Amino acid sequence: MVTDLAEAVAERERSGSVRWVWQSAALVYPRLLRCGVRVGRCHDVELTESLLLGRDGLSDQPARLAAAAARITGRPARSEAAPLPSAEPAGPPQLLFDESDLAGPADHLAGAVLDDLITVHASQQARIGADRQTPRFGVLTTAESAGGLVAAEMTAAGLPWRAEIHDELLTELLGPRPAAAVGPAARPARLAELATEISAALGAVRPVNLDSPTQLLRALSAAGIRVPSTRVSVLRTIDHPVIPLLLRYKELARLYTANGWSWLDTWVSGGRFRPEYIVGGVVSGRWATRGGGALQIPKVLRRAVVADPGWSLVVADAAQLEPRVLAALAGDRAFAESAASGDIYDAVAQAIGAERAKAKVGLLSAMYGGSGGDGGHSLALLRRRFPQASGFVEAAARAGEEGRIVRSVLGRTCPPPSAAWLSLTGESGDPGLERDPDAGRASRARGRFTRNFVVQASAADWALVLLATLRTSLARAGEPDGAPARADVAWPGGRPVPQLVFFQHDEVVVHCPASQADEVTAAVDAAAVTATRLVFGATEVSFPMTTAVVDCYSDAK
DNA sequence: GCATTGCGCGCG
DNA sequence: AAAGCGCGCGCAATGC
Repeated sequence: MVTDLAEAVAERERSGSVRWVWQSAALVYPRLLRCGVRVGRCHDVELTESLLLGRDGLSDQPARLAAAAARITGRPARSEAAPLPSAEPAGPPQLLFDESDLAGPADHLAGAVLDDLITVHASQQARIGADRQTPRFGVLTTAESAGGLVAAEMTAAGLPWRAEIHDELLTELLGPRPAAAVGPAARPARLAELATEISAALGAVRPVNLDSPTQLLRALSAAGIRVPSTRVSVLRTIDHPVIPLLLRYKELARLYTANGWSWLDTWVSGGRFRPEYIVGGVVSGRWATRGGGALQIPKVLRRAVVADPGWSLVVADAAQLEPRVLAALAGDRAFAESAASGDIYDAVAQAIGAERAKAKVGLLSAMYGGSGGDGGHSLALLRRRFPQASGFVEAAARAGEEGRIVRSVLGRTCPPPSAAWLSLTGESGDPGLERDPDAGRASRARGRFTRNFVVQASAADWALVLLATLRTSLARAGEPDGAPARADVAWPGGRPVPQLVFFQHDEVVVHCPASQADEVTAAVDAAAVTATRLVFGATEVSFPMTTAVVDCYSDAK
């Protein structure tokens, strides 16, 4: 038993290699980070349980520690109604332990949690390796646990965000910030002007509420513009003087409502934007975020993301990740050759004798299940030229249509069909035999989902392993060569650590002392090579990173 | 009055 | 012939 958890953890970290086994990083780690303590490695029981349940077709079961323990012991689940001591400032180490701590004394609650941890951890270790169909599953659980650490660390670090630049941008585009929080004066001047012009151009007698699709549709119709919806892609096809105004209004209104001043007030403080990341929040293993729509930050706002003085942003994204993943997955020699280096769309275009743009659309159609429109012809060419790669996604689509499950390369598993889906499709297992058109639609929709899942989820596997690898190498980054040291980003030794501050599916942003930018860039490239080996083993396919070292996020690419 | 659903759009 | 994948969030409309 210790009295200062954070100090005890820090001491243990200093003493050498340790892997903490804990209920979840989301529960435990933010508190440690607030105390300035980072850990190197962990086994995240709840993230792991979630992966195992999905793999074993039990994703309807809860992944919480107590529930997992109850499944193993057959005893009723310990109540977790009372919030675990994560809310306390610094309680005893009941939420985490490593093997050498097991003999120590513990109080009643700590003992119960500890028992559950021991039980579930042992079970998970056994289960991880027990399924021959998912041989790399251990890589996935390790990376997912590391992802939990990265997520908490990124929230703690925050994305550097200059509120005054954001404010200037809004003022420039929308006019001054409206004084009133509500009422007619609430709308910024530029939006009000546009609304007036639009109503006039439509010849409307009364002002139209442009934020109401129903009203707008009616007003358009009255002006002789008949469209199935008011979405931008539809309006763009219409030739009418009101359309450019309407498109501009939509663009600015979106900025105002989604990322305007109230967003700024709510989500940015102390020069940082701190979203909460949800590891594995998407079925494909992609992350989600809670609050602030962090994964949908509009590109114009990247101007407000600026490195601290003397620091840089290293912005790195995996070029053309998904088609490369397909190439590595499918074992198609010809396709892998096209993805071996350079621009994959160029190479594919050359291989099938089409323009690059057509080849790209065709390839995306193959992965998304679309007809391709213009890419339809390319799609046919792709099938002929790359039969194995096409066959791979087609097989995934067929599995989905027939109600079967598919998995990512590391074994992340898609959800089974819902009861509603099963009853609708009648479990016939043959989409060709459907009578009910809804059944056919549902079947094909699931086919598109599983077709995309194998690629998107495997890409998420790769990105997660990259992130985990990069995190470890950044923690070991060399001396900063006189860069301004900051206590809040130093390991206990006092050396500044480059910080991961953003992760968006196939892109990472590292905030580091400018002198370390080259080192970080090299670490990113090395992490991509390592991720490729860990996820795909030996493959001809390359996964190049496009990296920019910038002061401002908007200067990247 | 509060919760849910649908539309629309930002990101990948 | 028609359909393309995955999200989060804000607003308006609808349901209770």
